Amino acid sequence: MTEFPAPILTVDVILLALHEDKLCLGLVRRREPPFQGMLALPGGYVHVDEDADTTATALRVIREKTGLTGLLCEQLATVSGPKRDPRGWSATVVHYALVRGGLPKSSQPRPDDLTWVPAASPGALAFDHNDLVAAVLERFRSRGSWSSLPAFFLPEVFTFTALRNIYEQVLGTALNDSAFRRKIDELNLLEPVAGHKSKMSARPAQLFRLKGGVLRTFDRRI
Amino acid sequence: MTEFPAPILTVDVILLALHEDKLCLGLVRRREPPFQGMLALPGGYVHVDEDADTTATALRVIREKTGLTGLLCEQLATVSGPKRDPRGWSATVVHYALVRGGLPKSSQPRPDDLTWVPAASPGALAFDHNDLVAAVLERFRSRGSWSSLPAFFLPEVFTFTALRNIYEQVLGTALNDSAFRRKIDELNLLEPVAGHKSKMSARPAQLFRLKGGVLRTFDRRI
DNA sequence: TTAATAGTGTCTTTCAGACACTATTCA
DNA sequence: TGAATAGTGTCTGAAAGACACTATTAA
Repeated sequence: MTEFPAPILTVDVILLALHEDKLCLGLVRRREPPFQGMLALPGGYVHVDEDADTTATALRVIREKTGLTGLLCEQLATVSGPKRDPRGWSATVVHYALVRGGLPKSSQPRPDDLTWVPAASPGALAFDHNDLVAAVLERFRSRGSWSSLPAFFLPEVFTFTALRNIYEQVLGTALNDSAFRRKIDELNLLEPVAGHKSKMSARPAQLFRLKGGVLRTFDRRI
Repeated sequence: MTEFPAPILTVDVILLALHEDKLCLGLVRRREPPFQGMLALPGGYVHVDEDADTTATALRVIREKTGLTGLLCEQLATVSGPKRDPRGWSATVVHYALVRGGLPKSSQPRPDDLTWVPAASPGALAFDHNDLVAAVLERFRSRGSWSSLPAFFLPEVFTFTALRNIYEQVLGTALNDSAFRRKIDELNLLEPVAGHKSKMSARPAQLFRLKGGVLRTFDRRI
């Protein structure tokens, strides 16, 4: 078999969490060239002795940097080319990972490793990472219309209004409240949880959780 | 910088064409272990000195094996893991490529390299290639509802009925004729071409081409 | 009782599906 | 003119949006 020069393979992660009702992006500051000092997506090399696939690599990278576990993590795409990395032809498998229940209160193992910025306006990032973030937000808009993906930004138990809010965040549009309730109801997506949640001098709302707790794809649009 | 053992990176292509109104899959027979003698997706290594990215690799592989050019080619996903290839941890960037205008009449440069089988029932393939083919058909069903992708199986100029047929092939369902015309019309997707096409003792149909000739994504479902 | 948010009922509009109807060609 | 396919017009039903209405709590 002929041998070819091997391209470099890495994994990058677009880490997203809800913070004060805004989508935020977890970034690391680069300590070395190229793009030294700039913010970039967290990423790393595949460890061939421990990673079952590139998604496992992505989850390991996030766990090592933040201690966060239990994230919804999926592959976005693979970007590649001769110019992305000065060391040579490289390919990066890009994943996105959703933190459930908002940002932890600075009690995670190594909070200094990570900077959180608004996902909609992250500033200038290293490499082509701005394009990747834009691509994932676009993907979310399409995925959000047809799946329970946005619910994975919420804690395990949430109110109907919180669910509508996160769908609106992800889709970038306002949703009709009664139509949204109708559709979620028909999709049989939620189950009620005993107990109520009160917030700011108003009628407490019913709490729900995702039925089965898993990501589901719909036939009908939200 | 620490060095890690490098995973193997390859590119596989799911090559699809219309043949006698059926979706067909272009496969190669493996000459070496593993899976020697079985049919597999055409694929190869990245040539770091000539490929601009993995999609360029996919198109080069197809061009070398079949002489086909001008295909619509997009990335599907990257599959990876320690067990896929006996030589070690490997990652494969899977693309799909659509041949326009049906299968050429055995006049391509090296037809013997390729075997065409029905995409819906390709038989047992090497590696996890059956899963990949199933994934791409599933992707087409979703992509077909929201884009002009199915039209890229047709020649540059086609009739309305041919367009509906290929959408039905890709989506796997019958479509309402007048609703389909209504939607395509509203999407402003086609432009008429002067001239008519006759077929089997019946009224000739208007010929159309894709406006702009490019893949377009819709907001509304077909 | 008022403010504030949760949740429901229903009218209207929009749009997809069904299907009958007309149009154009060839034999 | 009859067979065959191309293409149109329009009725109907389902589902989305708008929005007024009721419900339940805290102050």
